[in-house]
Amino acid sequence: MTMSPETPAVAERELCGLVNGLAQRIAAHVRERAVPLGLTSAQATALREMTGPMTMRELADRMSCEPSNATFIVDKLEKQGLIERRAHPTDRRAKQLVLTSEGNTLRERLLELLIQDSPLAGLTTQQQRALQDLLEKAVIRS
Amino acid sequence: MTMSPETPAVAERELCGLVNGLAQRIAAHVRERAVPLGLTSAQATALREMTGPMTMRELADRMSCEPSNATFIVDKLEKQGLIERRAHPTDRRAKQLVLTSEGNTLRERLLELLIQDSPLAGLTTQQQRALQDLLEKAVIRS
DNA sequence: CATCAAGCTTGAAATAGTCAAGCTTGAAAT
DNA sequence: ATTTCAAGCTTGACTATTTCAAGCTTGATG
Repeated sequence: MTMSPETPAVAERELCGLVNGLAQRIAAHVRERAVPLGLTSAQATALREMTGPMTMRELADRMSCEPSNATFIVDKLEKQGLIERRAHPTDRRAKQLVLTSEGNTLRERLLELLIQDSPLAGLTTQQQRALQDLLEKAVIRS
Repeated sequence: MTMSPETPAVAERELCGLVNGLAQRIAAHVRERAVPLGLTSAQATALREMTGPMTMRELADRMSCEPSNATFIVDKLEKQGLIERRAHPTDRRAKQLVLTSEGNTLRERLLELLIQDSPLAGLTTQQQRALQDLLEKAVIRS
């Protein structure tokens, strides 16, 4: 690799491929752990992101999906008794999502499973921090 | 939670969310540029990864998807005259995928479009290199 | 040969995603 | 006050994507 100035297009392609690849691995990993718990991959992601009460919009943003998609997913979680839609305390348009106690319990179990053999486990804590830093920069500025 | 040294579970969740978020942005970005060219997001990804002749399996690996999925996508690209399935020179089981000249032309156009306003453009070249490095480490070891 | 694994395809089914349209409510301007 | 516009959520129709199991051909191995 003496001079190979790597055209931007090549770099772009490779980076996209890598990000995509890692995301796929994570999704597969989530899926593997989720299915035994009776969850689809998307449901598990939603559960993972439910760090506390939030609106549909907020959840959709965290999942990087459309609100209509969030509706679809929350519907299922609600049918399973894992989540509740309550009236939002200050905004009557909005719903406030809250995990039921079963939902919370399942979430805890899920999080434990997710840590095990995570695709990110190959990185040291420091590297993970660096990665997080870079990703935040990339995501924020786009 | 006085000193909260960030439990691994929290770090894991945040990193996953970030990777996923960036991947979604990339997919959306690819999609935006692809549709005007008459391609779906998956087709565009396939085209992006077709850096040269390769087998179905190889393409599937690059796209981080199942071979059956690759079949589905290549079918469409083939119908559009962008790609060809040839006999593999040494392995009669395998197909060798080759872009047609139209495919190549379209790929060039696509790559140009993809660079513009890429979600990764917020990072400096150095940062991109660092990110690539970390991602490779993560992907390889998982 | 015989067996087993790899490469690819198929078809069925489930999942996930987009998009446009509609309802309710909030906010802001007039 | 009233109007107007935007935000939050849902719905429905449609499309794309993915999984899975099963099957065929061929390669590699004993």
